[in-house]
Amino acid sequence: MKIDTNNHLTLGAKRTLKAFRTAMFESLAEQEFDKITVNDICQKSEYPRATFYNYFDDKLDLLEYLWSYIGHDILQQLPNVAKNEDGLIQTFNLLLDFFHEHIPLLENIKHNNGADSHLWHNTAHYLKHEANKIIVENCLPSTSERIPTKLLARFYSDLIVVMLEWCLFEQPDISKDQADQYLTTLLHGGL
Amino acid sequence: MKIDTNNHLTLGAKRTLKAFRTAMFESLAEQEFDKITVNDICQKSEYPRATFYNYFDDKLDLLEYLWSYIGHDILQQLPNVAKNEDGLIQTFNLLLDFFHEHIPLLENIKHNNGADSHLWHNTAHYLKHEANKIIVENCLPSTSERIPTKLLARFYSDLIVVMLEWCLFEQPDISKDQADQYLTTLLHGGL
DNA sequence: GTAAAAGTGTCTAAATATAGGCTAATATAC
DNA sequence: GTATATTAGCCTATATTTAGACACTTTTAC
Repeated sequence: MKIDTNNHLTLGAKRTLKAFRTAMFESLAEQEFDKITVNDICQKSEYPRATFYNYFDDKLDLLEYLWSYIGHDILQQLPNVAKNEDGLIQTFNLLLDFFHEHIPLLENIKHNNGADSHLWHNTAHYLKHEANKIIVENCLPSTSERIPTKLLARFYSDLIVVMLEWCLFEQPDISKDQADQYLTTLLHGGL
Repeated sequence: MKIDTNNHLTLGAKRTLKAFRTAMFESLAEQEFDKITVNDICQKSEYPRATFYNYFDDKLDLLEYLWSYIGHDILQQLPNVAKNEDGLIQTFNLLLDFFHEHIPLLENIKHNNGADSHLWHNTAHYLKHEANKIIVENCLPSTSERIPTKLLARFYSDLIVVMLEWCLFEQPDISKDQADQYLTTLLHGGL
């Protein structure tokens, strides 16, 4: 990423980023990541290559930005009242819903080695990172004597991704209630 | 219109024009033209006002560009083989189909005085102009001893708009065949 | 009727996008 | 294998967009 999206962005920069995001997202539902070229992205987004390279180092850079953006965007929907265990379950549900709302994307990931693919590792990594931020902000006790809260947050965000992989790739016909129950059980030590 | 769309347009200019066209087109299906503001268009298209005024004098200017563009775009679909009377009927059908594919727009026009509204006059004027160009290029004998071909083209494009108004506003439940038959009859002097 | 709010159209320096050319690296074809 | 085409990054002068301010008009509210 050649710019800092935390700085103020002009309307034009926002439009440009949106166009590239959308183009990559749509492409991911159509063909595997390795087959997608920068030219494809530029054609779809109607921007010249020079503009692409004004913002991104390469298509992987765009992909990572996309997942960060999507993760942030999804988890922003988390209601402020969601605290502790409830917050974790809702975070997990938001992510699971997202993939169920984008079946072509999910099918494409599955079609390319699923949970073992580079694409999924990348996806999971950035979603986990965003989930971690949300958990730190919303779902943790401010202090704990038994364990560092940062470690707890890592444990939680990892757990969410484990459950996500399970529900998407291993047991795709699982019900929401069953999934939430598994998650709750694991949160309590898996007994 | 502050630029000449016949000149070469950069990718960026094409994107900008497309965004403003789309914003106006969508707005026309949502509210009456008089209520649409330049600010609305800019918000929808995600462009600042300054950019709007780089291209257009005002919202009417954009509206006129929109209809010219749409007219041209629709009538481009006319197959090359469409000549003479056949070409006229197909031109008419393309325009009629367009409105039937955009019911919310049509309803909005009807809701605001229909064929008597400024909006429709404007629409009809620019569509007629594009139809006229198509007719001159495709549907006329190259010369005629009985009448100037330009006059004939005017007569034809007027007739198409008359039929369009009839089918959209006066007899909206008319069948396509019946409409085409009326048009043919009028072409032969209305006997 | 008058005050506040919203809209219009213009302007400018700074930010950003653009065409297209360049080299090098990879595919694809035969 | 070698030729051909496609892609990746990078670069630069030029063109376009941008924020925000300005003066003015119109709409809305009460």
